Amino acid sequence: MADLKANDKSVNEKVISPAVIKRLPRYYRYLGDLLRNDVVRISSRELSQKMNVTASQIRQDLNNFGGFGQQGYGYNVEYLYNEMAKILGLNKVNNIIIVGAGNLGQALANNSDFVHNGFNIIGLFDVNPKLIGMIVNGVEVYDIDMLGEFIAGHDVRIAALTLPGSKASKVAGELVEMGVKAIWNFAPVDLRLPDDVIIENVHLSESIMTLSYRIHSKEI
Amino acid sequence: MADLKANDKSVNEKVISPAVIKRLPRYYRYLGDLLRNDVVRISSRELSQKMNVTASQIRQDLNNFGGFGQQGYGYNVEYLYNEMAKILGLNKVNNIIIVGAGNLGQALANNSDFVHNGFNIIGLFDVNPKLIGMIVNGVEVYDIDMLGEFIAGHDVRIAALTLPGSKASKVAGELVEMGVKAIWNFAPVDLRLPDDVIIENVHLSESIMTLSYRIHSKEI
DNA sequence: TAGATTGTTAATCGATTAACAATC
DNA sequence: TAGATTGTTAATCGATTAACAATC
Repeated sequence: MADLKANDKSVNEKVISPAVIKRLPRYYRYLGDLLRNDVVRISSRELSQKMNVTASQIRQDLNNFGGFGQQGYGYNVEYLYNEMAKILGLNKVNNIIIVGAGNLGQALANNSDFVHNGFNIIGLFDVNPKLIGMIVNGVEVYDIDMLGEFIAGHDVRIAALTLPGSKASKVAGELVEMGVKAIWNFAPVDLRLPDDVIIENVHLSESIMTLSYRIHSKEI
Repeated sequence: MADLKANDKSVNEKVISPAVIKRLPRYYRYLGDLLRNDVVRISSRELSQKMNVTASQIRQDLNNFGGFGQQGYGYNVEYLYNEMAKILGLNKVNNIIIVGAGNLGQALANNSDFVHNGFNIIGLFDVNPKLIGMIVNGVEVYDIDMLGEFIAGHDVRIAALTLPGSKASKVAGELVEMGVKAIWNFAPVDLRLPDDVIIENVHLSESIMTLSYRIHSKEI
């Protein structure tokens, strides 16, 4: 009982709550907007008014990662923006492959926001012979049979899954076998993968149903 | 002080927490899967194991809307599925227009999941003359100048916004002027609209950044 | 009836907000 | 220095889980 209990994480690595993590990209977006508008410094109170959150929450959130501000001054926008980029891993190589080159996969490949934030889409994959060989926004569509070879030859840790739900689970398992560390899942299924695999879901059907609920519950 | 404090909502209309609302579509999806697999009844405990949540949470969530189960039996899958559809408003007409007929707009128009859940996409709109007149999955692309006329002539309460962030705020305001009640926003901006307008955001850049954070924070 | 499982209250846990001493 | 604003602790609020009486 004299021992401290064993930790998965190293001693100084604080666990950040999911609620905080989800807010980080929004801070980053607002800081980028401020920077482009040549705003040099901002207080938590000013930022809270722009973002429609409390100043307390902003200070609490940021202080999970360090003291980026200065009493009596506030936060330097450019400095905080760059620190946020580091926290979010945007200063690292972030190559992405897209598995499923249908409409949604192509839409992602064409989305300029990702590239602007340092994400590189380096390959699309599909089973459909009509799509294979196509170039989408400068990126080639490969035969899905080439996945293993491609991943072995490139630094790919993130795969976007934009294929039918019926195929998603099987392909996700294969991707993980091949070395993929994170799945950005657009298929309407819950993937069951090893605990160390990161899964980020974008469930469009669930999103529109939430909207539908809110419309119809108002009218009762 | 003898008076009850005034309520916005009518007396028997319970306010449901956002956390609960966000979980409803997932229950609906699991119930649909069970139904297609001919499962007749299910207990909160069994369902909790499938969904990887607590049985307590399921019972609490459902009891916000009524007592759908029976002691000693559990829940009838078909009945609960149909009740969930009503709660989510899927038994009502849900026409959607898509403003922005680029890759993402077309991907939404081609997504069969929405149609399966009773959402009807009845028009796409764009400024690009090359897209106007095109038919996407049986739906025509109209000139964005036709928006007002189209909305006046159809029962459209939901508009998906799939256009560049620079145009989203202006168009959203116009849509609301024209009578749209809910915006499904895919543009990377926070829309400022009257309080009674429902906004559901799908921020893809924020989603991929959250994933990036989780990959890189593991490695430190 | 006995067993199973709900509906619901109470307890716990986590996240947000408020407050203020520290400090630039 | 005086004023402003952070970083951080304490208080509050809300959401989740546990427990169990009600009941099929």
